[in-house]
Amino acid sequence: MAQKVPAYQRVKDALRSQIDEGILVAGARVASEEVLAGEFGCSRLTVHRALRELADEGLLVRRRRAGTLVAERDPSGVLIRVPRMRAEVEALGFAYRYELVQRRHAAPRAVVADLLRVERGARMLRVVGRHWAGARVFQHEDRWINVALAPAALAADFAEVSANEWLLEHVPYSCVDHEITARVASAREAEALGVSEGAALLRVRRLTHWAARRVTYAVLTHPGDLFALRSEAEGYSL
Amino acid sequence: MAQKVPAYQRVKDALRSQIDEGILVAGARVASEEVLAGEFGCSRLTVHRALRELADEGLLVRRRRAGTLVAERDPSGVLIRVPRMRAEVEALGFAYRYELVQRRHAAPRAVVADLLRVERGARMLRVVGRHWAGARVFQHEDRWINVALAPAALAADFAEVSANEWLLEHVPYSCVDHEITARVASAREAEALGVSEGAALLRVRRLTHWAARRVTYAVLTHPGDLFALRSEAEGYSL
DNA sequence: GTCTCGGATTTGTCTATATAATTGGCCGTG
DNA sequence: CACGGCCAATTATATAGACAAATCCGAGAC
Repeated sequence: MAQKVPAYQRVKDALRSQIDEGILVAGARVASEEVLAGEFGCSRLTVHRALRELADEGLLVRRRRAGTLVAERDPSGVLIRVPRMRAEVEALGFAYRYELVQRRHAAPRAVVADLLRVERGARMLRVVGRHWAGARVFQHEDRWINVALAPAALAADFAEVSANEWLLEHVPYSCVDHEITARVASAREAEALGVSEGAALLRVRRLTHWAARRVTYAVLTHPGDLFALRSEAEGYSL
Repeated sequence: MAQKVPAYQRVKDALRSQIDEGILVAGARVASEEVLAGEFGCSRLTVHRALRELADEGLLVRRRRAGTLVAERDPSGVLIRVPRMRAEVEALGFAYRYELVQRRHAAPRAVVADLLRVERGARMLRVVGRHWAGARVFQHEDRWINVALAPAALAADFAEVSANEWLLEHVPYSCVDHEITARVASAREAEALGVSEGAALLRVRRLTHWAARRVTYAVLTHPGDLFALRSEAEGYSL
């Protein structure tokens, strides 16, 4: 049974496919809202919504009086998805297991203290754990938690639930910064991840904020042969 | 001078900050559009727009009759930005330079032919180039172009403009898949990138579509000590 | 030519109103 | 209790009309 499609969606689809098919090329001018409303037999506001949403998606650029233009292909980048461990491991068909390696209340190194915006020497909570995919370590998680912002963490033992999951449940956050790099396993890292020294590692550094407050900083390390980050979404131009 | 803020934006800001501050927690019910319209002294459509946009951003979940709830922190992932080379290199303060290494019209290996959905043995265009940041190779780009979909590429020499940039200009696309992995440099890779054998490499595989058509497949390789992928956007939960 | 000003065009926001679609929950029946 | 049907709450979409804000462009001044 044919699903009813909203009018604004029909307008969006029509314009999007014209852009996709090259009928409307980058830089071309789109007809004004008023004209489109006539063509599609709907009100100006309906067309306005369609155009606004396409502009929000980055396909169009709109300026008063100048009209609506098809956006240039944006050179700034593409969006990639960073998965969560449990789901990722299970999607690959392995058994997921979390293992706590260390839980310590101590003062972090100066560089970490600065990242978390706490005084050097202040004691924070460090939680180190390993995420297993079957018989192999899938991710090594080394995390500092700012106990000033998450005092409840001192009462959690992190034996069953990873720090990552615990924080998701218990601490508000609004912003996460990531940095992804590749590196070669040192002897200690090789030991921790169960790979040979000199193997490739994919490392993600993650700093989680809540407004201006730095909640937690984590270094997440994966064996390079086991893990890949993938994009999933379609057609982002950002 | 105080900028005039639209009413729908004030509603969005108010709700967003209530969520950020924990006044509205995940799962909590937000007042109905009608009630909020009364509280904010605006029309229901204005509130509707605010709530709809917040729902599009993933902060709220809306269901008819059930009302509007604050979304659970979504465990599915985070968005990362993959930069473009020239801008990235220049942002780091290095001189950017592109160098063509190879340009060949030939049949790709079977695995690449399959990726591009062309017959095995069909001739495609292979363009290999290097992106330099000052005196170091920043990215090695090894690309196959589906000439059936981009015949104009056969006329381009790619000596000055990288295949990446040429394609952005000349070929429509609508969707890009990425896969990011870490690996250790083989002797040939070390040579190509000017790093020592065994160094860490960050490798991005990129497949670009246009509807069902596979336009181009590229393997982009970076020295792991020189390059990092970063997130920029704020507060995505996707 | 160049500069300034103002009108016209186009998008941005808002109100008021109406109708459709979805669905949680109540009620009644078996 | 289980199940189905109906009601009402709530969101989703749409229209018409109005005014605001930005800015392109041309007319006129100099």
